[in-house]
Amino acid sequence: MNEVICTVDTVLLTLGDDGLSVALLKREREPYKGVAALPGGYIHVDKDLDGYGAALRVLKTKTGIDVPYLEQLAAFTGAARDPRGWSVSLAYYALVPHAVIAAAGHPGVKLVGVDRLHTLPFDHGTIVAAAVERLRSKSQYSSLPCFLVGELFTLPQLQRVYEALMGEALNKVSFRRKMAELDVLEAAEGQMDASSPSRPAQLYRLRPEFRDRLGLLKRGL
Amino acid sequence: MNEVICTVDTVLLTLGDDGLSVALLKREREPYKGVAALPGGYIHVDKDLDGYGAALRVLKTKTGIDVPYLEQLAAFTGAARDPRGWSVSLAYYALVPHAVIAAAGHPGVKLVGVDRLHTLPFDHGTIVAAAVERLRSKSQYSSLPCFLVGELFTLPQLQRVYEALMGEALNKVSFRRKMAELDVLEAAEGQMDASSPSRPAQLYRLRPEFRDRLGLLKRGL
DNA sequence: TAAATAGTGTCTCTAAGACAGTATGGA
DNA sequence: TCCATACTGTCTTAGAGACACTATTTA
Repeated sequence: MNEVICTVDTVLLTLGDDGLSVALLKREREPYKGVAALPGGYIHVDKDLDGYGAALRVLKTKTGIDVPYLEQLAAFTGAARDPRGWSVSLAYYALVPHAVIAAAGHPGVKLVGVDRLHTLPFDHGTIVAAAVERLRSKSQYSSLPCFLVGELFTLPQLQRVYEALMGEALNKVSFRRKMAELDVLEAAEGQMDASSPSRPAQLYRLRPEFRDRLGLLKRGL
Repeated sequence: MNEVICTVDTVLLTLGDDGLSVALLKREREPYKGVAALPGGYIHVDKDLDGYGAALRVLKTKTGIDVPYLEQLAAFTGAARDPRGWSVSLAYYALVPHAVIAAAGHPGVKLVGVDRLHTLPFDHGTIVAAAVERLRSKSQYSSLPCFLVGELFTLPQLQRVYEALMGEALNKVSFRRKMAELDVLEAAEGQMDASSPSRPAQLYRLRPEFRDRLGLLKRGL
């Protein structure tokens, strides 16, 4: 009566050379062995406290990364999505700076621009599309994109991240007003970005109470 | 390795005398036999096409209602939420006019105001809270609350529904401007609400292309 | 001092709310 | 004719974008 296959799939997003990109791994087992797909795996009822913990474990095991932001996306369910039978995929999406993926240096991880994706196995294409839509939607009114940059960043850098996500140029004055009123950033006193051949920009960081809050809040939910 | 209990729980919301209310049923089986809880049940892999279909079936079977709006809320998961073991609850929420529940006349269904809820079994309290938050959040920028009124309604009636959901008075001119620009309503030509002792109000209905669209769109997702 | 980009002051324009007026039914 | 409520025209006010100006570094 209850022969349901229960798995976790993760959409690890970052901002690379091809714009917003997703991490794919070649599948080690059937079905679709050898095909690039989302990092995923079975729930381990003995090890995982809940779906959130399972997603953290899958990401850590398969990509070597402790993600700073992880949120449940949705459950993808049904008889048709997996040839093995009626299945539930608990889908989570994570945001991470590009440098963190490079630093982890996991061999099999391949980054593909979300606009360059070809067909993926199962309904992974649908899952990625839903994650991208969610991220873009939340980016309009939140500080989510901060998790795509490193710990220290300038406002012009952050604005370019928002613009890459939204796919349109943003007004500089409005962007800075919005950031000021969100009130989630703090200036790194005395630290400037001197890497440019022009006026250095003030460096900022996420205020500590927001650095993990967003991800942790979702655990209960 | 994969002993996961997989169920569906539904949050059926309506606008009753106590404001926004949720439908509860006394549980017929252990655990928590006889305790009021959300309508739910196991996935039937032989009958249900997917989680959405399972939620529709549960609502039809246990409350007698074909809901006009149903959307996935989230998956609630973990080792601790159900005494039977590691479980996944696919949670869906539905909106329905009060009259439809009365017409269905299912004996066991009890409506409780969401602000009057006492503790519920499992994590059903958390699930209801998440559904209410989602509905309130979506009500700010969408026509979702239209599914809480009957087929024909006046703008003043609809405004009172929005106000009951948001818990605050709304500006009449702004409300009507917003509805006009959402462009999801159509006037029922020549039909007025004559039940008041003052000037009758124009009756409106959801435009046909929106009557089911919202619910259906979510099937793929 | 010129070039380049960071950062800010201010004007304009759009959209939301306030208010008051007109419209239309019943008593 | 009066009352109650539906509906609408318009003024005011708050927020978003445009623009231009100042600031600070390297070459």
